[in-house]
Amino acid sequence: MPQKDTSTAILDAAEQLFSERGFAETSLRTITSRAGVNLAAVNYHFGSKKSLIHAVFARFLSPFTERLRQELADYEVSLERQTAELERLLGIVFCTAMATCEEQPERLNRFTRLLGLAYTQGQGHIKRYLNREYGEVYGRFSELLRRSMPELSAEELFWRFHFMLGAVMFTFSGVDTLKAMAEHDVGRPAQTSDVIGLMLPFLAGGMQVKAQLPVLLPNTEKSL
Amino acid sequence: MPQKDTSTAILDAAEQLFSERGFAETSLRTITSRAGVNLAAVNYHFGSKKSLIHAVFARFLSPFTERLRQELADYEVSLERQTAELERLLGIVFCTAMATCEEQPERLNRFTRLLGLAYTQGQGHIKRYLNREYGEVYGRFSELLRRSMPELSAEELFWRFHFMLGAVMFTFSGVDTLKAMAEHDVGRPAQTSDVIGLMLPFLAGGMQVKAQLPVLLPNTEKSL
DNA sequence: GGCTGTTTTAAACGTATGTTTGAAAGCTCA
DNA sequence: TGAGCTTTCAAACATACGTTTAAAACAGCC
Repeated sequence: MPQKDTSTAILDAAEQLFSERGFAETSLRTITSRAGVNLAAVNYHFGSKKSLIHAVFARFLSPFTERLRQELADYEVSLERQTAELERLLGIVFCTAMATCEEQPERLNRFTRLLGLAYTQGQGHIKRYLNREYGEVYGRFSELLRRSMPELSAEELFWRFHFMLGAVMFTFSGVDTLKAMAEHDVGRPAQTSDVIGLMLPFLAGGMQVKAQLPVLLPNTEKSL
Repeated sequence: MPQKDTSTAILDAAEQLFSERGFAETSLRTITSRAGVNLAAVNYHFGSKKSLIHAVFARFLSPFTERLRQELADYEVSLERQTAELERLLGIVFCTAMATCEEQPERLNRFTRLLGLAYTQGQGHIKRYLNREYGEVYGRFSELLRRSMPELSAEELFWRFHFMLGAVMFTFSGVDTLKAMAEHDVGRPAQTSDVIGLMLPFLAGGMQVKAQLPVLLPNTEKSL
């Protein structure tokens, strides 16, 4: 059980640096010097770099999943009164995430980026840790998602769910860069809640679209 | 100018290993031993690890963008006869990508994954290289995309475009894992073209959805 | 104040990385 | 064949990493 000050300083620095550069690209020396603590402090307080990574995830995910578990339970009982609705379900997840770090909104970006890195970057132990620790809530959510779209086949639902996941992860992974680009291109600065507001219709639209047979052109020569 | 055999052996090994583990996590020793060549061969033929990474991208992207440039030009003249259509435009990109590696379909997965890594993983030099080398085609495409959705505001288009990019990148980044999961969950094996067939309607649906004011719950306490 | 357990510190350790070197091997062409 | 160039190879280099160590500094408590 780590002491307060040094541990949180390390966690803060690690969270930010990992989200900026990735796990392998961030050295313990960079973390500890940013945190203003001794190099050995990481191994003393957390045991190893792996455990530090896990701790960074746990610091956000544990409060988040605890809240989410409750919100999903409330949502579930509300389903007895009203019909399931995709956008409400997605809204719950976003709102819970935002509420979990409401005093520090930029943590949401950092965090989704970390999750995206955990998925795309190698580091198999992170995926294993996340699944072991938070797999249950994840399962609860995807079951509710399935119920909110009963007309979709299991296959379609599976893939669309991951398309959605990708849009969310990728966007938040680069949301700072993207915000800057948006401000440059479009001229208007964007807030995270604005981005979510734009993303929700996109996701719901994609998830709920009627599955027409796509006209995927079989002749690759001109593809006109 | 690298020699044929050794260079391509290195490129093959590097492409596969980078896409599996990421750039920082893959050492030159792993690459060269997989390729069956001497460690020093990378520095001899490519100069440095950075340049090797660039070369890996170039080997796929140069033929791809060359084809795409042509396809987009054809599409552009066809616009004088018929109206712009989002799904056709997206289909062109996918088909061009598939056609570029038609003798080795799994390269498409590897490649989108590499692009995703380049975006999300640090390694700023990769982004700079890609932008410098292939920024022009990218600009051409996004201009055509804009024209295919004239009713969308610049802001909405910008963000939806990146939502779309995310869905594509993320899905193909983990497409092998996802295919396995899909086969396990759904029971039916999936081909890359199937996934694209499922993705196109999702993307088009999300891009074209009417932008209703989303009911983003302002009270975070219960979010019901 | 002095003892006990905890935390911090500077230094070192072992390992792995990207890169360089200089000699050996292979190749081309007269 | 042998000179001149390109390519391979084993070995070494310098650097960076995660981790360990043992002593120093600190904390709370009798």
